[in-house]
Amino acid sequence: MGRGKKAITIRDVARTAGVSVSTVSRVLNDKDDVAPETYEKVQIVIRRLGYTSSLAARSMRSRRTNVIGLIMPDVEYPFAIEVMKGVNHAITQHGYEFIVYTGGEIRNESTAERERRYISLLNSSITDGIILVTPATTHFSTASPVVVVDPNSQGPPCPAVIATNRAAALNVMEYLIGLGHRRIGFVTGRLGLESAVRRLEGYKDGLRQAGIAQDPDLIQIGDYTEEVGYACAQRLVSLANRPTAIFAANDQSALGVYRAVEEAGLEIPKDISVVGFDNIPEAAHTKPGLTTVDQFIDQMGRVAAEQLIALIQGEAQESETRKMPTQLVVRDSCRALATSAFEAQPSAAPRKVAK
Amino acid sequence: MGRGKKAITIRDVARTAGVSVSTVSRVLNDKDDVAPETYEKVQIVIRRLGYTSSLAARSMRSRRTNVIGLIMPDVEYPFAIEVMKGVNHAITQHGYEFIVYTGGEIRNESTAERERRYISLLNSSITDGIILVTPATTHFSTASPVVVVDPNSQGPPCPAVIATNRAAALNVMEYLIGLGHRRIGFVTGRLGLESAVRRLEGYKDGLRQAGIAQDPDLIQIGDYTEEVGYACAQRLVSLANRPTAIFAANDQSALGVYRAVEEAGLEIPKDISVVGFDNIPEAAHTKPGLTTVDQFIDQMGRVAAEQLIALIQGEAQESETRKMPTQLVVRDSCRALATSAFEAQPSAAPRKVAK
DNA sequence: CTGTTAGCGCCTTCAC
DNA sequence: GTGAAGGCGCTAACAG
Repeated sequence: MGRGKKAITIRDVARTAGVSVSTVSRVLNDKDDVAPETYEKVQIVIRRLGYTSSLAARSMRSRRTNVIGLIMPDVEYPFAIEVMKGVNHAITQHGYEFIVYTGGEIRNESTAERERRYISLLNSSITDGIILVTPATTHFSTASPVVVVDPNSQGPPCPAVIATNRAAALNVMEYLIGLGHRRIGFVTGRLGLESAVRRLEGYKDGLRQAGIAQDPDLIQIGDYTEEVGYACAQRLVSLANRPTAIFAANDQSALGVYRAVEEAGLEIPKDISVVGFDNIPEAAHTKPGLTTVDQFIDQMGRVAAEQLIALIQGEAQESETRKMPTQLVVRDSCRALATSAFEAQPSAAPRKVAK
Repeated sequence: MGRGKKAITIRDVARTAGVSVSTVSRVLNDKDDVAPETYEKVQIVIRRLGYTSSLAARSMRSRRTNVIGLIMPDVEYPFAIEVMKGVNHAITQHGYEFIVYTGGEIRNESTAERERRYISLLNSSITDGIILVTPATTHFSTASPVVVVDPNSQGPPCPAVIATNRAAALNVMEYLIGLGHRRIGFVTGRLGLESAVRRLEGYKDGLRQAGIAQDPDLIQIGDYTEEVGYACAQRLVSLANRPTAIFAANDQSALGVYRAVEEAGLEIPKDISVVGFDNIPEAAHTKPGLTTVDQFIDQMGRVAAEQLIALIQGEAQESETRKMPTQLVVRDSCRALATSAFEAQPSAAPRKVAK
């Protein structure tokens, strides 16, 4: 109910309470010098009228809104959704509100431009600071703090949260090589992102460490989407000398790999082992369960939010980058090759996770 | 880069371009009467300075922001995420922007209150209208249009989008009964919501239609969460006269049912058949695949967004409720009971869906 | 065509 | 302790 009423303003409250606008403002902001009885009276009117001060007007006057903005590349992107969950939890605990801004498809040509638009739209307007997830833009200008989750590789030097991608990818390679695999395909991520670059480095590190020559055919350029992961895997699978394992730079790509492998009439893990990266919720529900790297995405969101809040409150150093730990989650998508099934296990013993 | 600069205002642009503030404003809003060369000149300065008008100030003056708000109960709620995706698509196609607002946990005691706060916070401030998903509040006051997705059963008479829940639930019952099940457990949804009430009605309709007596033990009060669905299923499973099938009011509850059944050492569908409702993405990935009702959630979001936009533009009637179609999606979580495996199939022939 | 003048709703001096 | 006045960044009348 209650449609059609025009919004009530601070003036309505003042008039009804029989005081001046500034007195109401003082009550709203819990200023000290208001007579207790006046305070009460105004509070009652506020409640009765259901008044809420306008975010627009408020943020225009005082540089504090207690709202932080989250800019996501795409709602279809599970990684971003997980970050959002983490941010949400942290934010509510700190008494902040939280606004999500998201554009259309991730591969839209103007993504970078839209991001910049959003940044200046939210910033210096409505939010006290911004969290940017997997940005496409490499430069932006803003007056309030920004924290980036999974930054661009040539990104601006602003605080960032990122996983220990290279080490984690190396760990995956050690695991696969320990299982006896030597022809290992790799589906890269969006190479503009630092995470994608680092994971590729980890892949190469793994080969080098094991003395395996790189084969360019085995590296397919993906972009973290299921669709392109699917196309990459199709190419890998139809190779004359087919790989025995495929390492996908993220779980969505791995889902694409699953689809391609299935369509090729092959079976996971019997014919091809698959490893992903991210440990998104779906990874636990695939058949077979996807072995992947947990990078605790929601924790990344939480850390980003906390760092942003510290920045807003002037308690934090500038361009600090937080490295987040990772963990190999072994499910059922990999198998040991017969020839070397009993070789040494990887050094960082992975935990077998049930669910 | 570019931190620390204070936000540039329309005045900076005006000064730099050597024109008045209002001229810049005219350029910004594409007013007709601006000299082409002036327009160019101003545009160049705008771009060079990287200026974006302040949402706060803009929305304070002109009652149009081209931003619509989405209020979700909880980011952990897959239904809401799906709605968000649909809204997002519709919104960007219509040239609107889109802001998500979400509070903490759904069962927090003050959810209704927070919703109301958000409504008046967003409304008459920053957005031209609001989409409210599965509201906890039953009354609110706002000056701008609101569309509700999956409304409260005692909700205010505002435009709503809701599935044909009762008929869909009846259809599920016909399906299960057609498979020979007669003891069918039901895990309800959040009974404050109309959808939950209607699905329960459909369940009872199905029993009545088949001449099966209601057994109160078989109806467990859930709330659309996995956790409570789990608890409900535990009770159903440990019943002396255990049901042969469980119909969960949504997929999340069904996931809880899966867990409880598994923990009880039983197997789906051999020992117990399970049906869900919603067809969230996870439903396709469970083992075994969950038979459920697709209610095309993203379409609901799309429809809600389009109706809201029509409302904002004054082209729509007031309290219209849109009924959305549903479809039974048969996967692998139900089996026919031996005694009546060859009975008649349900009237509305369900489509067997592969993925 | 463009500049000037009012405010939008609110907060912050500065008087009283 | 409280009210009046000014201005945040912007748009919408009016003048010219």
